[in-house]
Amino acid sequence: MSVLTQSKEDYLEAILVISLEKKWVRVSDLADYLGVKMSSVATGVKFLAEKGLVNHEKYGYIELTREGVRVAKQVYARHKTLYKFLHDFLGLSEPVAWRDACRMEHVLDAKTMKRLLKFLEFIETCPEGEPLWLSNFHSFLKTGKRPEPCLRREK
Amino acid sequence: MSVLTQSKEDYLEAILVISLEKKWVRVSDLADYLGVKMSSVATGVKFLAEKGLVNHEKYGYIELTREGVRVAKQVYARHKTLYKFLHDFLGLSEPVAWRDACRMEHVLDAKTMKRLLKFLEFIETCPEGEPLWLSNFHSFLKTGKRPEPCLRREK
DNA sequence: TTATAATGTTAGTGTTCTCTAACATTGTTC
DNA sequence: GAACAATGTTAGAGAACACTAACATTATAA
Repeated sequence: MSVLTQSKEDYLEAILVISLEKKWVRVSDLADYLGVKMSSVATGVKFLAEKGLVNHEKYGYIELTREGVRVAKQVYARHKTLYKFLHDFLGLSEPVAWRDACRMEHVLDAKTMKRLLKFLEFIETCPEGEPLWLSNFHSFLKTGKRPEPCLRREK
Repeated sequence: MSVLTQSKEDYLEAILVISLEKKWVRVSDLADYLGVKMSSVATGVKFLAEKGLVNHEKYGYIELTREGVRVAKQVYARHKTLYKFLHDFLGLSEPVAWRDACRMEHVLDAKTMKRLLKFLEFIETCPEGEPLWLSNFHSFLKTGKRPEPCLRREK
């Protein structure tokens, strides 16, 4: 199994994301989405095609192979998890959260990703909805003050 | 003000960290610490010397300039914050937390770093010590089960 | 003090990735 | 369908970074 560089993972993810709403993905779409020139995309896509991760006929549309879909979905899942953490939990703005998530998604250890998922799960499985401490944290972000005394473990 | 690449920031931080316990920093120390060859260090240090961030005479010791110290401390501070989040909060092992922190420290937006700091502050300023929800989270990581019902905001 | 080991430097190579510039194909419009 | 615009490709350059190999200096030990 080939280990992809950050750039190549970005290409795959971008193809997946674009294809979620456009059905046809072209070199220009990728260039726009990723903020690079078409020539860069052409080179990158050529590489991915050689690796069997995308299908691409000259001057035609770009399509993920079955294996390409698999990899792209992994990357995208990491991206979404990180985005959720940065945006929903830390309250960062959408563009900052999205960009930082994109940068983190390629470098974090699998263990770290799992822990972040666990944390989000911990928050979301609160039986009574949003936990009090989380409300307090978001309030703390806004006002700089703790709204109420926090509880601690009984000893 | 010159914007440094990730690699260059790593060199600066490493010089700072090593000098915290060795007083004299040499090319071989940096190579060991960073896991690269001495020739790579030589090239990097030369660059940093040209930028006025380190002093380095041929075959001699390496020293941060005043400006170099300033930058290195910034990087190191980010690293420690991220480490604290990954290790102390998420409970990741020391090596994984340290490495991921190193990778994150170069790519995160300043806003994201600030938020993470705020979050750690939120935890640490709990007047009664470790908050209950945090104990619960760490217990959740170990057992996979929520120890107690979580509280939510009164409506 | 001289041989050897350890350390450091320089030159040149390869990889990854982007870019510009020139050229090729496809689509659109009159 | 010819002219032009839009899109896509290829070639070549440059930045950043690490590496190997060869050479230079410094330290250590016989």
